[in-house]
Amino acid sequence: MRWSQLFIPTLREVPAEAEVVSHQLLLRAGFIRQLGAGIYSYLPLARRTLQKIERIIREEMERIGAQEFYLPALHPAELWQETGRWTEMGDNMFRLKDRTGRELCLGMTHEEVFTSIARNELRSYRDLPQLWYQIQVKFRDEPRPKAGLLRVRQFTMKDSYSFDLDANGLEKSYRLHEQAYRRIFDRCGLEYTVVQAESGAMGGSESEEFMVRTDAGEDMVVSCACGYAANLERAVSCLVPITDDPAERSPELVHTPQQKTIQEVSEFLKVPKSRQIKSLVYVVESKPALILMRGDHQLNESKLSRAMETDQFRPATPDEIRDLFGADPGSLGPVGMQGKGVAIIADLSLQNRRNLICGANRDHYHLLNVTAGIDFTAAFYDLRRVEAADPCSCCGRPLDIFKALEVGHIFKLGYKYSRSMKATVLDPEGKEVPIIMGSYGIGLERIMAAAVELYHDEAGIVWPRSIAPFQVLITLLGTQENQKQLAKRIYDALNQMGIDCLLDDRDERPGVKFKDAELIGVPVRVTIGKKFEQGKVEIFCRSQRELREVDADEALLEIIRALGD
RNA sequence: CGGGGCGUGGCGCAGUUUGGUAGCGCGCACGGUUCGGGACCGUGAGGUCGGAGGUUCAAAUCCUCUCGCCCCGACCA
Repeated sequence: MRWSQLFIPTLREVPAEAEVVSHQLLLRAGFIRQLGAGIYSYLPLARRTLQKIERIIREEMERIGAQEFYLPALHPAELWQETGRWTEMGDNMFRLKDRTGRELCLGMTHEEVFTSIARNELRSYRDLPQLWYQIQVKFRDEPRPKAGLLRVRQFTMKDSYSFDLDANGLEKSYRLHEQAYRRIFDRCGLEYTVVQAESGAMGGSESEEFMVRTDAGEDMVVSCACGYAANLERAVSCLVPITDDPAERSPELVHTPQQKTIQEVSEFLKVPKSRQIKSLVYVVESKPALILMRGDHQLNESKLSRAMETDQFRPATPDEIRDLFGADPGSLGPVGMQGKGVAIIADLSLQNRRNLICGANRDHYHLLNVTAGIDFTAAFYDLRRVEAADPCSCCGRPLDIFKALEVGHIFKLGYKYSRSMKATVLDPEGKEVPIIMGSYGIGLERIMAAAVELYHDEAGIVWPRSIAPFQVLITLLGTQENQKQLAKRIYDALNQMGIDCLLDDRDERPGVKFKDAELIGVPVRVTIGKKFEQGKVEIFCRSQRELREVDADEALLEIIRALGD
């Protein structure tokens, strides 16, 4: 393509609203424009990059035998009511009514629609397995869209769904997807980590996320050199053992005036935080619960959710706490709370601990010598948030925690949708059994944005070759006829070889062409200019920022070689 | 939803405290000189200052309401 005929509105300055690098560069390089909060238009360069991503995805999905569909984005409410997600999705779902008042929504994901096809058409175990996918627009009314393309309200997703007879089949479909995803992200040039994840509102058991490490991301990933990696929401770690005073003592009231926080009590009583009990009060499905953590630990609410088997909970208000405990936060504890209608649950780190310190449920007082299992009882769960440098539960080495962006997610759904929507087949014995399902998603624009986050410099974007909008840019500086002819020859030859090539034939000064070239990030640039008089052209590799002078006759060969580097 | 910030030509901003009828840089158009790292000179176009209402002789500026966008938090398949 000729630059003079392409719409590439580059910007010299960074638009004020762009904070993260990928947003700034994609705007400046003329890939995207914003239409509203979390709503973006994709201009020709972005289309080219996204189409390359799509193509890679299609090839890899076909490779595992998946079949492409194209389903509606507009869904009748009844479908979502069947699975309960019409309510469950809450305000995150865009809802609308048609002219007759019928309720509809814009699809956030397509389990319901794909399952509705499956239940109507799949009759026999002989029809299984099926791997179905599509590349579709999704709508989510995010409470807070942000960071350019990283969190938006309309985006493109490759979503696929597997339908199997049994758990073994699901395992197979799931692993096929894992492999396909690895190949997709490898081919897109991304560095990523596969982490154990929560399945959240998708339902289901096993789930892994494909994460790209970047500070622009919103997730926290815990990882270890041994290969262990998990989303912070479900990460586990070991604890350095603590030896308590073994003596058998009874709780002892101690005056702790104005000492409320763990820190204050620790200093006041000269006792380490790890020997205190942190008491948190939550309201879980409208019933009060006392949650006990070690003094120096943080509660992980995802783990609480799993332990309580509900996501309906919130911290109690100060008034509620006073009514229940007769004291304010800062002086709370489990002793004497048995049988008062307050559920007591505790983190595993408190199990078998002796002679600890907790609030006395009386303002300005704490209790010494509180022993788990004797002075209070509790249901124990893993509720602790992993901290950086905790020992890895697999190998004991210190864990690393970093921010990351989720670009893909695979789930074993199990029977959640097939049961609620009655998608069944007859098994070999002629018995009707529900289909077991998996679902798998990749965010296309996120791949594009993640690549920019990962690969850029002060001058602009440095695209991985596989998803660059063009692979080669011919920067024509000279105005002489023979230079133009050379440019044209190279351009035609590359096109004939199927190499995407952009010819900068604009009537612009060299400086402008060079700056724009680096901004849009094309991997290989050929400059035809003043060196041409000595029969030379220049080849510039964007990633290494390396300039090579080569004979004009060899230009084509050298370009191909540069692409291979 | 809570907290904070910002809306002034296409982009980046000043002007708002102290009301007096809108300015700078970039970009854009035309002419000329330039032409290897975002050129220079000259001329010019382009803004009901997010919107509505109010105060005032007079509002970008003060007051009320409202809309939009960004950031932090809450939330997040």
